[in-house]
Amino acid sequence: MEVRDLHEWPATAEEAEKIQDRLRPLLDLAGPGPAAPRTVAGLDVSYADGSDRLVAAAVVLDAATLDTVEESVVAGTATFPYVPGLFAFRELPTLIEALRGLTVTPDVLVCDGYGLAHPRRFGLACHLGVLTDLPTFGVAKTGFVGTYAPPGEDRGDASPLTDAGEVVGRVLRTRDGVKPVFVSAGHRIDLDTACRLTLGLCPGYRLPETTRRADHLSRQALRHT
DNA sequence: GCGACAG
DNA sequence: ATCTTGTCGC
Repeated sequence: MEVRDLHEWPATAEEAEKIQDRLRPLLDLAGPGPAAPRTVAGLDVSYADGSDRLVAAAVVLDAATLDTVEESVVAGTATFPYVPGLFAFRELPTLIEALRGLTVTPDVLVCDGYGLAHPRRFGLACHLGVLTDLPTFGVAKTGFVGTYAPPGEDRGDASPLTDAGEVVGRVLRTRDGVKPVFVSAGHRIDLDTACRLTLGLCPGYRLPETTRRADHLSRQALRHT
């Protein structure tokens, strides 16, 4: 599939922040986004111990059956350090190549991390949304920005994630009695649709099948490399 | 000033 | 992210 080149890769945190500020206006937050997408892609990256080696994976699933439609894996190098708030610059280069390796264009992209729930409202899911112009959202495993009240214990229970007075995401329980996930919109989708899709992708585990399969694929490829 | 801090 | 064994529970 196609992924645009909208900027050079930054060498410093200052440059990276400027890029985020420059791209943020390109976000489409109108929604509602695809209520019943045919395909959904999951993205994830695995890292090697001591080296800078990493592997990015993109897995496309049939949204209705959750069958795997296509997989793409690419080995790369970490060229940017992990900095909270600039996390996208570490994984994006290789993730983009993995997406370009797909012959099909997914209807939605599910990212491992945050979208709008970000200090400058431009997390990984937003960044990927602008570069692909596809609907995107993020599902994170741990907290980052914002405060929230613990959601109810049942699958589907949720509570708003608030930061600086605005709702930037939702803390969603995907399994009864299991630690909730953090869902936030990225591009061309609203929070309700993102949460609805997330639940559909979580029939048996806390994390979406998209994320789980991309994780397994990238991890396995890292060994074989 | 002191933590906290997506992966 | 990654380093790591057993163990409690459905």
